[in-house]
Amino acid sequence: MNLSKDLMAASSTPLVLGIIAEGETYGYEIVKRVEQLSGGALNWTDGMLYPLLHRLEQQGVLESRWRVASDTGRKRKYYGITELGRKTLHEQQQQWQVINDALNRIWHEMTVNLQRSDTNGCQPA
Amino acid sequence: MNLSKDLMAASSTPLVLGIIAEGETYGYEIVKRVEQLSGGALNWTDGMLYPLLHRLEQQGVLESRWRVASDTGRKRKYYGITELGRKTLHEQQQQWQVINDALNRIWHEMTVNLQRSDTNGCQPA
DNA sequence: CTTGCATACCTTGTAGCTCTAGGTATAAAT
DNA sequence: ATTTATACCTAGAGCTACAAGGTATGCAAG
Repeated sequence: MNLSKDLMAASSTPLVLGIIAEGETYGYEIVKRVEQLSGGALNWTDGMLYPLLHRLEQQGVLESRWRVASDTGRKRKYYGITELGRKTLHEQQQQWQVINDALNRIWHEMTVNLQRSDTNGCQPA
Repeated sequence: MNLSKDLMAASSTPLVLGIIAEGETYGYEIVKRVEQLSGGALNWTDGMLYPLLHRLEQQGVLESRWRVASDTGRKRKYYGITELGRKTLHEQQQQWQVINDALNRIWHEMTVNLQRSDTNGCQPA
């Protein structure tokens, strides 16, 4: 699925923070984790992830360190979440909830109105 | 509540489309409707709404016409949703669903992990 | 009649974002 | 020696939010 740019922007930060909050991980794996979490619907490129990781580190919600992977022997840049990061994530969860509630409310009303006009073509006087 | 800019951008289009899909309305009222729908949490400025309405009209998902209000006698620019608009709204609903599912999944796992480490400080070997 | 207020619309400019399209480098497998 | 998967990075075009400004009208109070 090709997300709108706006939705991409809004969801990328909470998704990344949530994934890293589960435990230290690195860029390449995050891309695949997102694909898995979305059931294949979300296909991130690394070109959009790395600038995001750098920005989040700059903001102090993530911190990184280079480490040699024990399994492959390759160098990777592992990211962990900071205290500020957890606080930020919590705030974003709440914001998401507010929007989601509002959207569900309006979409529910749309459906109700549709059903009314389906089953009752004319309004009572 | 002060939404992040990104979430603002992502939610404004589906909210506006949803509101207008219920029936023709105009800018000033949309701002108040959003406040009502969000239980006061969302406070849009008209300065961000009007450019959005113009953009959506340009894209062909909305159409507008000036009309004199029967109640106040003032001129207002009423917006209605087009067929393309309904299609777009439907797509955005689906996209929103995908993101929401992924976020809930990761957030649920975070909670589960938290509870595990609360009630069971050491992992089984 | 004029002052103030709510209604109702619009634009400019800055700052910040995504995402495409490139790039480098290494380990393992063929 | 070549390919594939892994793993990281950046430049720049194009787009957007939003604050801060502006115009205009109907109505009520004094």
